[in-house]
Amino acid sequence: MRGLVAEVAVAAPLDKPLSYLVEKALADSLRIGMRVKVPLGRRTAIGYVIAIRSGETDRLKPLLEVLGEEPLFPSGMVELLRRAADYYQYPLGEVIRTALPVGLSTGNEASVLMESHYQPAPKDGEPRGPRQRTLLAHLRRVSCASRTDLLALFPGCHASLKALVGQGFVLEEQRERLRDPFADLPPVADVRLAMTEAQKQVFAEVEQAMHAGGFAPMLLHGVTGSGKTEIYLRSIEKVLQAGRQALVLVPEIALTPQLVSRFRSRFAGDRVCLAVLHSGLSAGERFDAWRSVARGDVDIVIGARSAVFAPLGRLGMIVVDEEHESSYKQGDGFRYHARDLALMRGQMEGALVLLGSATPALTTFYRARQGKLAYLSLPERVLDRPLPDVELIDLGRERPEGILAQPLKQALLANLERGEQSLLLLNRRGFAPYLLCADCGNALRCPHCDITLTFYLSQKVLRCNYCDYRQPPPEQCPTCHGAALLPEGAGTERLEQELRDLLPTARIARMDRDTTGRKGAHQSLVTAMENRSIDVLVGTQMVAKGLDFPGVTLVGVAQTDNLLNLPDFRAAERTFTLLTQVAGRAGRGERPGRVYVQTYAPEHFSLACCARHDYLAFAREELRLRQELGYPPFGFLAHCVFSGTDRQQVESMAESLAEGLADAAIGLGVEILGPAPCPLARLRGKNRYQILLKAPLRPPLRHLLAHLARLRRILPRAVILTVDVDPLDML
DNA sequence: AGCACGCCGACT
DNA sequence: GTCGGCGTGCTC
Repeated sequence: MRGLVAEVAVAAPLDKPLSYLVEKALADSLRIGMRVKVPLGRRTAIGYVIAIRSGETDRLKPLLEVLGEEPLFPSGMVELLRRAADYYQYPLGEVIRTALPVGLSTGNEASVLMESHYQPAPKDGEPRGPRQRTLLAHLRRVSCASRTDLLALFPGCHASLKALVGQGFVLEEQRERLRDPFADLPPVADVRLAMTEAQKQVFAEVEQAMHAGGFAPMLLHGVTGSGKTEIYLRSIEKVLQAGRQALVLVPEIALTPQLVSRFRSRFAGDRVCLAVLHSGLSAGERFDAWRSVARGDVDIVIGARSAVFAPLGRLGMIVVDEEHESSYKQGDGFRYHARDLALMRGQMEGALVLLGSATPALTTFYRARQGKLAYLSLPERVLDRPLPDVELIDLGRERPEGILAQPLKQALLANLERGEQSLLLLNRRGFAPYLLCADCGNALRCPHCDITLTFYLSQKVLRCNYCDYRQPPPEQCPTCHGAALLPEGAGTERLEQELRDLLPTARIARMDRDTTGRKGAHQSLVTAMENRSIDVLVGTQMVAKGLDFPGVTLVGVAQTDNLLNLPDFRAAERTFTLLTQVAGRAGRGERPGRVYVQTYAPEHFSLACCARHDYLAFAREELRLRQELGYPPFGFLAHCVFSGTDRQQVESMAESLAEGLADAAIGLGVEILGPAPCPLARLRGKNRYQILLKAPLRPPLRHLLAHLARLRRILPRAVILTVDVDPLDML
């Protein structure tokens, strides 16, 4: 028998899509991109329709149910999803499940929350009550407000509000409530600054590529404060004029409120609908936003990593802002890199792909140098603002008593006196990274992981930064029962304390995961910095990311060596990037900035190059080292981690698979390194072994990974293997 | 991933 | 004699 057949990628670790019979009743409504329920063995599973064809149906089971009325992604995206699954050696059904908004897996349409909104009615006169008058005056001023907002502004205003509605002064309307942390942001006035010569030139190249049409990958390498955002905005205008759509990827949307505001103020109007996809949305809201994109109601999508799969049907341009950011790489499950998929997608849809960064990933820079990406450069800041002076402080020579050395202390004092703002980076949370026994020298360690426990003074607790294990600080050393347990090393809490001693009159705030946990806490710190109600902001990496505080003229980096000395081939690159980014926070306003970097390795090239603002010199040296070792971009890596409770079992399974790989690798030119214990050999109670595959070319590596997928079947359930293609770190 | 089938140790 | 351990294999 022949009939209609649907190819379904089932959300299960299957290596192939399965075929199902489409019965008459479903034939009309079924389209590619829909979610369906299918029988699988003796249970049912969720899957995604990736093709519909006619063919032999004899041995096929029928598709059970079509979920939802409309496709979740356009059929044009199937190819992208397929290639992504192939590239990362991950089951297609799982890839699609990851690509779609969360909360879909179990089933139902999202619930829509309704909320009352109030508008002043076209009725003259004034109500009697004074509270009603105030309320009405407010509503006339803002023209519309939600019940929640009104209650926040005028506590206990229910009665007055009801009265106003009853008298016909105010109209009440039920609307869908779309909770959106950015809706409340003070709208940034859309200042359309004249472009600098360099900006004009770059923009002209973008326009030219746009006219030429087709896939055009470009790297926009622009120093911090050089006006990359303006290039994005103008390019997107052009794309929209040409009747196509734009996708903007940002590293972490919660950390880039300023960029979102600028897009809002330029585009969000009646003409252009802009959707923001981010983790702050509830499952339902995210689904709603997704659905309106899928229906074609939206022309610009801004979102984090997963937005690379946004179901836009007429994509003309993808912007990847801060393309070097590691948050573009998904850390578990389907470990894709959104920037790389953006390039893949741009190629398939004939779109422009603009990768922007002040510190491009070395792999990206190398591609540009090879001519695979157009290289656009903005070497200077806008408005003739200079890049800050960067001074390296040699800690080996200065030997500070606390965390801060004399030159940085003096600079902080002087900056406070001038009434200018300072930013301090210390890449460690808590008070101290170790609690050390003064007698036996042992540090307290996590019982589940291979690391020391971080001491948090504010909460009087020892905590594992990996598995979140907590315990109160013990009275005595668990090893030798000595009584002197001393906090060793520096974290942001300790730095904050030292600053309060140094600058007793200053308004000091701390920004790290511990102070920004609550919703809106990050934003209120940003606002406080913008209002200049903070003099010194201390924080972890977070303070280096994408923020624009014109009042900051001094940036200090408390230590660099912990980052530089990580056992990772990217340590130098990460150090250079972080320091350059944080240095870029200084002097963005009218007053020039200065930067002090404390280090034990002032001669290290990544620091020396950062101090000279010399990305090219850094890249040259780092590329030379990478080439020697065959690391990216001169080789391609896949990182395989075996983990399980029984250390011996994990080790022996890793060994068997390594042997199997070695047999298959004969003549392929793929190096198999290991198995060896992971640098973090124990994590969350699991023992971990790794194998690193390294190849000068991609195809043999992919071939070997396909073989690994087959070998995987010999693993017992107790040993879990995760494969990371193009790993960013290998801890 | 589930969920079966299947072949070896301690229990009523 | 069975209940159940988790190794192995399949799912249109």
